[in-house]
Amino acid sequence: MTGLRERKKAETRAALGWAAIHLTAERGYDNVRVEDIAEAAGVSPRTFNNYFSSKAEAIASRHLDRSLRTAAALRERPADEPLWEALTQAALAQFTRGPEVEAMPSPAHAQWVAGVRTMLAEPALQGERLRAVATAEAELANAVAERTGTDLATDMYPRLVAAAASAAVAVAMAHYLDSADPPTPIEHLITDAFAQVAAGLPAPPR
Amino acid sequence: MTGLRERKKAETRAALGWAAIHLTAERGYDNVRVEDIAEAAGVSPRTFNNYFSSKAEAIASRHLDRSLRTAAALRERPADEPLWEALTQAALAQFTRGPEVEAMPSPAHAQWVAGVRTMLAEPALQGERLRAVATAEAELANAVAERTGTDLATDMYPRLVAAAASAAVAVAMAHYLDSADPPTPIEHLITDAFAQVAAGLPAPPR
DNA sequence: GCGGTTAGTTGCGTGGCGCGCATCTTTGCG
DNA sequence: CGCAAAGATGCGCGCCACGCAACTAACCGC
Repeated sequence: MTGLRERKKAETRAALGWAAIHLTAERGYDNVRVEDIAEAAGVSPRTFNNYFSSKAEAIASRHLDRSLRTAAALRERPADEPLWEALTQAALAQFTRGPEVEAMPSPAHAQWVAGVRTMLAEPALQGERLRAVATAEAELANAVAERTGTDLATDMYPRLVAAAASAAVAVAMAHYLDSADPPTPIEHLITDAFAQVAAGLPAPPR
Repeated sequence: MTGLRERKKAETRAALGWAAIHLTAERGYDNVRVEDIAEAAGVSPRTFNNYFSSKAEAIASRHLDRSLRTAAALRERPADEPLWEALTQAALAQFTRGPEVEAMPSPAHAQWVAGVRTMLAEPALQGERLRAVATAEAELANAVAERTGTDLATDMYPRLVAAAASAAVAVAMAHYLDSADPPTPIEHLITDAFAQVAAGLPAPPR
């Protein structure tokens, strides 16, 4: 059961995370003080650090939540589905756009994208983002171990699979961001990346 | 030609990096102030930030340097060697132990290993370490693109290969650190990891 | 060698951050 | 209703990253 207590906590966390991202994309990383984020979330500055141990962590928090969902998604896939097929689908499931962004008016949307781009370029954030990915990867490795009946402690296999899958997603995203317009649909890139990895990345593909 | 200027700079950088690691492994991350590191390297605290933009970055600097060498090593491999063979060898080449550590007396060595372990567990450092890996990965992708005649801008292939290789090394290291004694030799783990990745990580290996 | 040029070092000052601690408020539960 | 536990807040401290303005040392053409 979800007590009022738990729910409020989750809400505050979400509010802080969203405020952190929103303000950063808008003004740039170091024009945002922790104080601003706390205020935007309607909470005291001191409380901010009860939820996140740094500004960067707050900004990366949504990325973390999203990445973690991949592991959950994998567990939902039918057990008889081939592993790499299931992984691909689990990864794809994370790329449905959120409602806050979807509901944005078009001009604002363009600025938003630009803001996010500069945000991702911020060195101080990259580390935290990568940490989030690493955490999710560990969780994914667990899911893979369960699904394949391998043992995390003795086999490298589940970790390798999780790492390769993470890498495929990361590369697809990087490629998506790099190749400006017209953008290849991200779903296509992800499917392709997974296929290449599952094929063992044989020397020159063409 | 290497001017005195350049050499001194490199030396200072190395001294700072080494001091940072050494002190941290010895006393723990937050019992080391920037001031201490600077002093140990014989330089003013202010100068520290002319070389590194954070304590964490200084500590990760050697990891970065080492990781970057993988790309260089790949370029040295004979051009007719199969790609994955060359990658494996390039990765293996980075794991010859450094002289500072090799020359350590045995009891000190044990403490050193323990220190490094706790250091790697420090959240504040993981991000920076991952950033270093990411930087090296980009460089490796370049080398792969050159070797295979693919194009970074249009093909995901070189990035995927670089990412998969990085992942293989990372997993091998993680596995090595986890499985305490008796440790499987790291070379063996790396070779194995690369082989699995190059084989496309087919579902359950046994 | 010699003086100007440029790169690098240092001290100082500032704004911000992360967090321990003590206190007050709210929620959960019998 | 009343108590115990969880959380929010205010305060204060030590540290850190970095801009700025001297100062010093290597470099380079002559």
